[in-house]
Amino acid sequence: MTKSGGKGKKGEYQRLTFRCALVWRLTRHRSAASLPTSLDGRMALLTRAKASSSRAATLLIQSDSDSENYSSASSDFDDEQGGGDYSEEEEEEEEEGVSGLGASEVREEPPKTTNKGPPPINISLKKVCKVCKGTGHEAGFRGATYIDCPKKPCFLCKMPGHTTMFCPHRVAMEHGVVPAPRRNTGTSLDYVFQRQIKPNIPMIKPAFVIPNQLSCGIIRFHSRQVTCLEFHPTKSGVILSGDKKGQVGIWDYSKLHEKTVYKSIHSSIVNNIRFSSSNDGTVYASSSDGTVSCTDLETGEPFFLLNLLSNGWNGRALWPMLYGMDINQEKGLVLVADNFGRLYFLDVRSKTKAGGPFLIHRKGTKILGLHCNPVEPGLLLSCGNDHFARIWDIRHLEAGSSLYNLDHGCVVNSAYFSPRTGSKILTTSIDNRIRVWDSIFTNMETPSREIVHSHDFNFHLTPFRAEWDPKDHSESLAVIGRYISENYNGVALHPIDFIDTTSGKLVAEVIEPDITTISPVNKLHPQDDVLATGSWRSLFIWRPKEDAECMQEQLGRKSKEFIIGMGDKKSSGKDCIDSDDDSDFGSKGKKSKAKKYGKSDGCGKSKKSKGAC
DNA sequence: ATGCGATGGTTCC
DNA sequence: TGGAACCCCTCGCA
Repeated sequence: MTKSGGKGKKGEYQRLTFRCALVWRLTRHRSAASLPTSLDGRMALLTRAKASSSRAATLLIQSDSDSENYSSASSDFDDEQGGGDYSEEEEEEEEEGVSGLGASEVREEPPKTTNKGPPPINISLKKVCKVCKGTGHEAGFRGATYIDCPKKPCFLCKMPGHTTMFCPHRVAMEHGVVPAPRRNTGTSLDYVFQRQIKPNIPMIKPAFVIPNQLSCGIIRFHSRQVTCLEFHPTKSGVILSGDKKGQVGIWDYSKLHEKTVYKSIHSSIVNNIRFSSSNDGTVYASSSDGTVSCTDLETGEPFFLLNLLSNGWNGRALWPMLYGMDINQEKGLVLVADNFGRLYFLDVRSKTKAGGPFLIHRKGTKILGLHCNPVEPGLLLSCGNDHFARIWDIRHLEAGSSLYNLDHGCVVNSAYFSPRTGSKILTTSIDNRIRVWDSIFTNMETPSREIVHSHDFNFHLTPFRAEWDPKDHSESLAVIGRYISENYNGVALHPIDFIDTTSGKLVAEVIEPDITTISPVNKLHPQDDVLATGSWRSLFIWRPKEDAECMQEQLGRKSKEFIIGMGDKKSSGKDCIDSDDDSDFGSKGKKSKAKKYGKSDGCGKSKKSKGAC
């Protein structure tokens, strides 16, 4: 029952709590040789019901085999561990068995009487699965391992017949890829691709460089979840971050303690941050408050290029929010899209609206991502809630004039052209699939590959986005956080996955025993071997092991350093500096949870996970 | 220790 | 088409 409290409705929770309490009391009662003298109200009621006349309220208690484990050696989760073969019949049998065993001891038949008394109170002691509400099994964490509800489709690949634990696509080396039927179209576009584009892609794939060593972090920098990250284009070591509350943070991780938070630029979710190559002293941001800001990094003074709420608030249904944004450097345009399927052009120089709105997605649906092609500035890629990623020629924008419509059958969180040739496309959708199109010059009807990867939508989390590694010349490496947890020596951790999109192979899973939160926001530095991660309200910087060790020597610091920003929480006023002490860091996070996991799993403690046990 | 809240997409009516 | 109910691995604060 470790996780039962968080989600259910209040009434349901109380019911469950009540059941637990009763099970516990009954357990105590049975383990004792005789009836305790101090029974609580409910047990007293039961006793009264046993002995009493017809007037008393009747208590019906149904038990379950599982709650009998104090009297038999049965194991709670053996059935569920077996995967999807858990049938109705088995469950019924189990229940019958239970009533045979348990009812004689705890079930009270209603007294046979003709008097009309109060209606019987029926209390069930059966296990109730919080996922399917069925009885006889439970879903949830057992230690650091999550046990699925056997009656639901696989949480990972969404197919029925097995649980996540036995999913053939379970993220692991050599698993997780579903190659789409390969087409050999042989069109003239294929010829153009082979001739003009492919020579730019090296045939020999270089070894991937994975920044897998946690270098430094800033704990609780933001007051709400981090939603986006962007490296400063010229100042190495500076990263900007946006959060759900509208704050924009600037952090110089090379100096560790230099950080600034601008709190008054936006009043709602910062969805995208971008730099213009013409002026690296200002930064553009799109927000759910309906504005696009251009902010001076030194002063924090914003100028609003677009304000869709300038006419005031007209209710939630008409609230325009700006999501996808990108900058077309060549044309000097900021492209931004809203939650009604419309695209706007903003001129960087004149700082005014230069075009739009153009309806480019289904009316009334959110456009979540925009990306300009790095090679062909006229090409635009958009994606959104209407289940499509679409490719456009921005010179001919009309509804229905898209060059390609890539159907995903579900919400598409992000879509990116490949960073060097712009000829590949990588999309992330909420059906736990990463899709790759190898060439925009060939048949685009079906993706070249679908990679099954856990990144479910959860409204508490920033949507996951798979992003290309901008330094990978072969345009095959992508990074994305993982939603589903894995049991690492007794601690449930959510890795950051590096995936080779040409094979679907998991190249690396980056973890740190102290970071138990999910990391949906990840950004790879365009030049340096640095990975930045936004995990809940904190930021982390990862480097390859050698780099981290080198820095350690040069700066005389320990391998991991953290500072603590407190968001907008009331604090002592000064930031607490917490360098060189990861155990203390652990205590800020979910140390207690890690401890619990470690205990229940026997804790095969790793050399790193001292905080875990 | 534990309840609670923030809150988006989908499905059902 | 619109509104309401529902929802599986959150997270941290009160």
